[in-house]
Order: sequence, then structure tokens, then C-alpha cells
Amino acid sequence: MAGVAVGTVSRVLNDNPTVAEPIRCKVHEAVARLGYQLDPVAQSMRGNRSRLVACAIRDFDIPRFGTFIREAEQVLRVAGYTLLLSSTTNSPAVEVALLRAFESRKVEGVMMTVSDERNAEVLAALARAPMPVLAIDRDRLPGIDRVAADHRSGAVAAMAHLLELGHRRIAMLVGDTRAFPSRSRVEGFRQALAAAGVAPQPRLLRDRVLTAEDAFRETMALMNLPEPPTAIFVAAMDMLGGCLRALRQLGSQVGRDISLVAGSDSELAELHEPPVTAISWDLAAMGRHAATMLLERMGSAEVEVGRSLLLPTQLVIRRSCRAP
Amino acid sequence: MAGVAVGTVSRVLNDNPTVAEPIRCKVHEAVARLGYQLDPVAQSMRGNRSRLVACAIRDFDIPRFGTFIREAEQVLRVAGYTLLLSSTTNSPAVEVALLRAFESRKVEGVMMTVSDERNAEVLAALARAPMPVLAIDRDRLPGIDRVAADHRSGAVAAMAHLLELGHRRIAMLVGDTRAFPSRSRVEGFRQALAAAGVAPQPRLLRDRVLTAEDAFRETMALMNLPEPPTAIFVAAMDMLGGCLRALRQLGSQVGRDISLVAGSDSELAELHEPPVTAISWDLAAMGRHAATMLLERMGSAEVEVGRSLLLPTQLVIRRSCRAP
DNA sequence: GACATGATATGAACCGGTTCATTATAGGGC
DNA sequence: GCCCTATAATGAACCGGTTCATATCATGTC
Repeated sequence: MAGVAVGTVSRVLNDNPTVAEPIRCKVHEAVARLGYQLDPVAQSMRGNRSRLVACAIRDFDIPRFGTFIREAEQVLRVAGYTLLLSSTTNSPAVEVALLRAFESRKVEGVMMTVSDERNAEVLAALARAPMPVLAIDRDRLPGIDRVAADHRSGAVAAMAHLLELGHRRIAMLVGDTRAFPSRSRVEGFRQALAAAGVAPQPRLLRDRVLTAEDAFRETMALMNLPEPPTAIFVAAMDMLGGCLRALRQLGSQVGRDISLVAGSDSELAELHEPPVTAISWDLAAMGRHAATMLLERMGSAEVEVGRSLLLPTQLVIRRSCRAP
Repeated sequence: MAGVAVGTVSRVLNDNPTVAEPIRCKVHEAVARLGYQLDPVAQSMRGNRSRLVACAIRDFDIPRFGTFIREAEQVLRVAGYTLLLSSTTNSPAVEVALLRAFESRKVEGVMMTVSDERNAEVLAALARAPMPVLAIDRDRLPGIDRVAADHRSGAVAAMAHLLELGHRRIAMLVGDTRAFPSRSRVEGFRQALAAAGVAPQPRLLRDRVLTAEDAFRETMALMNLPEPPTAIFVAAMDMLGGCLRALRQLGSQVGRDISLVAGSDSELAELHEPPVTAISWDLAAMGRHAATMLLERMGSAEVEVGRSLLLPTQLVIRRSCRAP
């Protein structure tokens, strides 16, 4: 329709400078009249521009993680990318398979949460991946950018708060320590105890708390100890519900019989009676930064690899803690 | 490597019956040895099998909607499909654009929530779409399958509960009535009032409550009325938080000064003090059914179009309501 | 006026499969 | 022994772009 070769059209639409203004105009006009648009599938065939970015996380059901995805998707959409979503179900095998699937779909960038940062197969798959990968809330990994929250400082602040109130038997419910968030929370927990000269009691530290049921069971077990804790740091992502359910069933009142700090903030923590002191960070900013950093890495090879952004956490003090 | 033509390899891998057993074996062996796998991009080029299913919803941040996505994704993954996610930001223009983008990516099936079921452009785009579309929690639309919850019956049950306790000034906070959930909740609200012979008061029905801030503001306004309601039906998806925040600020105690029913269940409703009576339905089943129905439609043209699955809702009675 | 130069447009190969018309082969019927 | 048919494998066109070597042409230089 514009009376030019297909290659010329391709160059016009890709803003290739080697095409003169009059022809450029004619092509744009024809494109507008035909409502013509490039086929992304064909584009990813010869060229390698699929305009696809993948995000793989443990489970979409993690509350408030939707905020992360919403913001990341928005940044990506504005940049002309489409988001591919998969859940890893916390399995290294699935993670490796997903990376292969993303590669075969010519995905241009990946953001993900690896379930086990020490797993050799996953690390090998990450090193092999031809597209940049950004780790979400994970430790620094060689050659990989990351965006994470400073859970260690958050845990230190939470523990300092409890220790200052006079607590000495402080229990902790935490998730899988093979991943960064739980690992750094435990670090913060130990660091704060050490700084206060309090000997840590192994039986008060419960890890691998992954579901609400786990949290319920472990809270029950803790409170039935001969010397039950006077405070609980529910550090695992969104396990507050299970813990509160157990305390309610035991007739133990939060803020009077037991002090409580949540490792991540939620509407539940805010609106519970009494409101629960919690560690908070900006998930929306996390999503925006993750998408932005990934796009930057995708856009130019000059950006140095292995960038790390550690978002600050803050302790929101409410009414769930008092002196034992 | 197998000493056959590329076309033959293609036929073997697509289980085309016109290839003899010995050759079939040789090809499979070579495939295994080379770790060869078909390129989905090339497949979607000539053939039309992108193995992509898209899901577009208003906002990923809707709590518990992650459950829907998790289950749907699982069903799709098992069937060999990858999920493409986009948010519509509740804008018809974005919805139309997304349908076009999905088409150009040769997406094989779409599940989505249209923001306005009467919008002519969106309806036209849906009719034009070459791939099957399934509506999530929306009304029956011509030629489109749907999976929805029975919000009308849920609202009737909630209202019957309040009316039976003796409430007559019952307020309702509801979302956008251009979409099925809010519209059917209002229907149920009116139907229950009519059945009880109670005249509806327009000022007690607040629609377009879309954000937590809206819910906060409308609750404030309602309680400052000369004759404030004795009960509130917080029908909008997850606006319970905003409403509770307002009541707390007003010093109005739930279950004593004001009765409350939530239109959708949540951990907040369950663990609030007092726990909030709520309408509940199975979002996990909804996700599974949506994915399954869509796959069935994609798989065979014989499945009749316009199938409708209405999931039951149930009223979970807790301790947020008493006689006025 | 011949020739090198730079700027533009073209044509064709290419990406990795799918699909179909065509050919080669084997088997069966008369 | 010949023809017909069914079956199995092949080769090439095709999908819709991208990319690069090549062709064309106007301009500048000596």
C-alpha cells in the first residue's frame, strides 16, 4: 500500500535511521489506514524481542503480594511488556523447569523467588539462563540483581522492643530458613538476644512454619511448654492468623497474657483488637523497583550486574506488647 | 540424527498417526538424546498453538483472589499451558486493548472480569475475539462461558439474618453496580427488604464504594446521619477494613452499637473481635472450574457455548450481629 | 566528465516449526 | 504379470517479521 518493500516497513517501525522522511511518512500513513500492527510472535521468531517478562513466585496466595505484582505489572505495561506468571510451588525442580520454559518462550527478563538459595541445580540453571534474572526478596547471588526488604534490621527492631519491655523468654515462628527472609529474621533474632546478653533457647525458635496450620500448631505447642514464652515474634509471612487463632482458643489475650509482634504488616494486624505491632515495608515500591531494575538490565548491557536494593523496614508499634 | 525429514519429526511429536512404529522410535530416541524440545514461538507462528491462556482482572491486589489464580494456574500448568496475567485497572479501554494484545499473541483462551457488562465496545471486542473467553464472576453474556458466585442468594441470606434480628434501618456499602457481583448483591438486598415489607431508604444504599478510603468515608457519612443505620451490610469486596476503621474511630462497637455483615469472607472477618458474620464461597473451586471449563471449550468445538456455573454462597454467622 | 562516497531502498535468506501435495513402497486382486 | 490402492515418508511452501549484502542514485571532488 505504501509501495515499498517489507524490509523498509520493518525499518520504519523499528525507528531505523536509514530511511528517508518522505517514505517514512508514507509507511506511517499506510500503517494508520490499515490498522496494521506488528505480530509479536513473528518478532520473537527471527529477532529475539518477545516483549515478555516472567515472574515466578512461591504462591500467588500470599496476601499483599498482589501489591507487588500490580505495581511491577504497571511499570512493565508502560514499557510495552507483558507479564507471564507462574508459581514455583516452592520446589527447586519446578524452578529449573520454569527457567527452561521461559527461555524457550524467549522471555526477555525474569523476576523470581528461588525457594532454596543454596540449591546447586537452581544456581546452575540461573547461571545458564540467557536472560537477566532478578531475585525478589532473596540474598545476593552471583550475577543476579536483587530487590529485598531489610528483614534483619526489622527483626532486630522488633526484638529490641520486646527486650526493652523486659521480655526474656521470646519465641519466634519463622518460615523456611533456606530462603533470605526467614534466614535474616533469625539472624536479627539471635543478634538482638546476644546484644542483650540473653541466652537463646532452641525450643523457643520454631522454623519451617509454612502454613497457617503450622502456625496454629506451633503456637499451641509453645504455650503448652512448662515455661511458656512471654512474647512471640510471628516472623513468618502472614502466619499471624494461625497464631491468633491458637491464642484465642487457649483463652490467652494478646497484649495482656502474651505480647506479639508480626514479621509483616497486614490489615489483620492493624484492625485486630488489640492492634498488633508489626514490621512493615513498602511492597508497592518493591514491585516498582524490581520491574525498573530488570528493565534497566534488559535495556543495556552496560549496567553492572549484581545490583542490590535493600528496602528499609520499620516497626509499627501498636498495642500488642507490654511488660511481662 | 534420526535420518528423517523435519516434517516427519513434527508429525511424530504431534502424535500424527501416519508414521510407522520403527521411525517413530528412532525419532523419540534422537529427541531424548539431544534434549530437543519444540520451540513454542515457532509453533504459534504457522500453527496456532501458543499454549498460552490469559487472565485479566481488575486488580491483583484484591485479597484472596490469589487463591483463584493459584488454582487456575495449577490446572492450566498440568494441561501444558502458561498463564499470561494483566490487570484491566477497571477500564473498558484497557479491556479492549488487552483482548487485541492477547489475539496478537495468539493466546488460546482468556478468562477475565469485564468492568462494565453493558459497555458496547467491550461487548463488540468480546464478540470479535477469535479465542474462547470465560467471564469470571460476571453475568451471562452471549456466546461466553461464565463462572460466578451466587451473590444474590448470599445477600438475601445476610439480609434475612439482619431482618430476623429486628433491624429495619440497614445500610449497604457496595461496589460498581455495572458489574455482576455488586448488581446481584443490590438485587438481593432489595428483594429481602421487599419480602419483609420494609421500605428501602435510598440514602442507606451507597454504591461505587471501590477503595478502602471510600468505605471509610461512606461509613462515617452513614453513622453521622440523623437516623443512622442499626446494621451495615459491607457488600463490596474487601471493604470491611475501611468500614471497621471508621467504626473504631467513631467509638462504635461492632456487635453492640452496630451490627455488621461482610459480603465476602476474609481472615480479618474471622479474627476480628468480635468475629464478623460474612458471606463465603469457594474461590479455589472457582479458579479450578474456570480453568477447566475454559480448557474444555478450547479443546473441542462441540462443547456448547454460554455455559454457566453458579457457585453457592453461604452465610457464616459469627458474633457481629445482634438485635438493635 | 570520471570516479569515489554516502545515503537509501531492495530482495532474499532466515528463524523453526506445520502442513499438504507429491512420491516411493508394499500389498492385494484379477 | 499388471494395475490399483493404501500407507508412509518426503520436500517445499508458508507463517510474518528481521537483517544484511547488494543495488541504486544523488552529490562532491579533482
